[in-house]
Amino acid sequence: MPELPEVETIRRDLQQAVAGCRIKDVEILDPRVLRGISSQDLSKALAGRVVHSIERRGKALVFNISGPRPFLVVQLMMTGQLVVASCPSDAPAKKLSLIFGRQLFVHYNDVRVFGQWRLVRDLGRINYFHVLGPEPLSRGFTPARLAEELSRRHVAVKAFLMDHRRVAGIGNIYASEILFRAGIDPRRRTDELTFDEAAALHSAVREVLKSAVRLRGTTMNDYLDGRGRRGRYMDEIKVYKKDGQPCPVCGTEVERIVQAQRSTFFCPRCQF
DNA sequence: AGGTCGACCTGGCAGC
DNA sequence: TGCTGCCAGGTCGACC
Repeated sequence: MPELPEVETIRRDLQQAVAGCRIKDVEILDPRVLRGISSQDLSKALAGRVVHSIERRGKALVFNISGPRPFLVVQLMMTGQLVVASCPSDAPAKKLSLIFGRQLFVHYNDVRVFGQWRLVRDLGRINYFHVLGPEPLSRGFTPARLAEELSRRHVAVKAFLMDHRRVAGIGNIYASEILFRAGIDPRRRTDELTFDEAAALHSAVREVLKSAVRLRGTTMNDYLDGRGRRGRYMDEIKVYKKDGQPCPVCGTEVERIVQAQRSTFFCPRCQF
């Protein structure tokens, strides 16, 4: 489900709504979302704790809370939603709610139940954070660093972009959109890209993600932001799920191919 | 090392 | 209408 822009949008909404607030209670309807902790233990550990802040790393949200296990880590995976609300919810997909008060709730909905909640003392215990690559909107993500990393790998550039060990936070929608913006064929091998192509890719990564953050993400199906609203980047999508439709630049039909069991969409004329 | 596949789950939709 | 098969925004581990 959500990729970097969607998770970042949710993070900002949560930060605004519950940073500094105390968790009064936790309601767990489906313990399958919990990892490494029981419902009872999670409820006990969270009740009475203050949420200091909410951060994002890749596609994971980290609630910094008071207490001996100060990191509540939530991965939304495909269909997870975190929605701030002023009343209880009986949504069928609801799996868990954080209750901050009579009129402040954070509801977690997840139709496919792939999402994962963890409570840890040390973020280093979570492998995802160990291997996570650079944040593409950070200063450390430079054209030179990307070019270097591309040259060291021998995979299709689409697979590279979606590998969170190489660049954090990019998923299937934005990988296609970024490669369209950069004018690069998704099947090209990373080690055969020129420095100029790497630089174009670097710009495309940042432009697409920044623009998507500004528009509060993309809603294809399930994604809702922290206020329960749809993302507006949907209107900016150029190729994702547009197979058979004309390329917005040249009019050639957008094609769909399968790479690593995932759909890739691209313009065979603009991308080479 | 890179690719492919299955597993984790449920629901929507196209086609018959 | 009802069935079947395919598709879906993520991640991990096994295997060739």
